[in-house]
Amino acid sequence: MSIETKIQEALAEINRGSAEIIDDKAIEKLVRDFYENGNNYFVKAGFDPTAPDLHLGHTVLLQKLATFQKYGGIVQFLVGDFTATIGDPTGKSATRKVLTREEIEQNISSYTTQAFKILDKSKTEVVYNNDWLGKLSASDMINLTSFLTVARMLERDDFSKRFKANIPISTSEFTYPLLQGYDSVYLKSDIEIGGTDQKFNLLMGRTLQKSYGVGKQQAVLMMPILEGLDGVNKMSKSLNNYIGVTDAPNDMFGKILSISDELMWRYYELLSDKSLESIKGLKDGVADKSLHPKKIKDMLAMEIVDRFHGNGKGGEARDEFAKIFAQKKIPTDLDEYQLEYNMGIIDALVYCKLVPTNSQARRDIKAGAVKIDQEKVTDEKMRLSRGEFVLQKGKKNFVKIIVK
RNA sequence: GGUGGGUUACUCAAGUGGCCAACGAGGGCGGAUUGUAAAUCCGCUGACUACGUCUUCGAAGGUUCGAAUCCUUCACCCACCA
Repeated sequence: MSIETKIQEALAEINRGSAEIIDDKAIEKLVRDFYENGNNYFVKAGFDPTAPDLHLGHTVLLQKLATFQKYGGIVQFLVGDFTATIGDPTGKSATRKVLTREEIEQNISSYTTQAFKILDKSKTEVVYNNDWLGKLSASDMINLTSFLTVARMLERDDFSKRFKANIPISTSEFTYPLLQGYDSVYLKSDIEIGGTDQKFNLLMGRTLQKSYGVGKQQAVLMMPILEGLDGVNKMSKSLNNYIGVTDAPNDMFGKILSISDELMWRYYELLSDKSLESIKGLKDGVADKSLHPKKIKDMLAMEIVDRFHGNGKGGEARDEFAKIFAQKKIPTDLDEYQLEYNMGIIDALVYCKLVPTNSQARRDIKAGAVKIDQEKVTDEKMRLSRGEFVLQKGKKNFVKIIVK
């Protein structure tokens, strides 16, 4: 294969799934330089160490970084610890808790362990922006702010919308894009990638690199925001519509299967390793009814479970799933709880964490959602007899109880 | 700093002295149906020692037999003016 073909292939892979690329010529140049002269380049991406758990939304970005690593990119895995220690003032989350140094350390280590399931560790530099931002003096800060006008700041969609809608904008929020841009100055990044919602901040890196005379301006690649399980909001932990990379295989499988058919294609595009052509083939198959959508969703779920839990785990999860839902059997691995003989059913439900409160337990019993060994419980005053049972709430929640 | 408006449950949003644990919508949970999809239909959605009791309507006091509703102070937010 000629170098030219390789370069074109690399560029196609880099481009895949991206929402927008600014200065694709620059990217081409970097990749070309890698293939022709073996020179590497820096790809920066920022991560917020406040939430220690990665979900699939984060992996969209990580996968893109991994792609760059294949084609000569050295990843600058930027940990935004400076921001985390002073707290993010964004709009309504103004009271967000400020993390201690230890908490941040802990989050970061759990974060990077997860990230290295996707990233090549040997081509990744983990950097902390507190190392340089923490040293900026007041005059450095003022110098930094002098490069941008308020009018420019208000160009940011988020800001202008809030400004028009009379939603408060704290002055300190203006400094965030500046600091993020300054990171690119300090790191001399060649490319920065982020979500589309980050566009303004990503571009700030270009602007400031020019202002500070870095000698280059980073290219910017934006990935679309992955929708969560509801298909509407972005995937996030706080909305509880996420699939965590550490979710158990069965949970992961189940969650993916519960997404809508429409969203499934989105996930294929952004998360699957399948080529674009084969995805198109699947789509056509569903359109002409030669393929059942459920089947396609199974495949996606298996692929993702395999990625995070190891080959073969996806298939196991599928079989387990079929057992539970198609054949209405009980799952194999259940949490076990030891209970006292004669305990009331309501207490048992709360104790096993199937419901948060007694009131909720009563409601669920009334609604016919509670079952013991597949047998519907109708009397909320019922007491447990001795033995081993499977206690169930709704379709998805099972525990094993051992009554002594 | 001045003037005016606002703060109700997960969110939006009714309620201006008793009929208020608080209308409605969204969300969530559960049931039927299904492919744990979509769509549709139905029920539930403060807590508890549960035909009763307790705690909620920004916070603290007060008036009243009785307050989310009236009064006082405080906090926060918004608009206009400076």
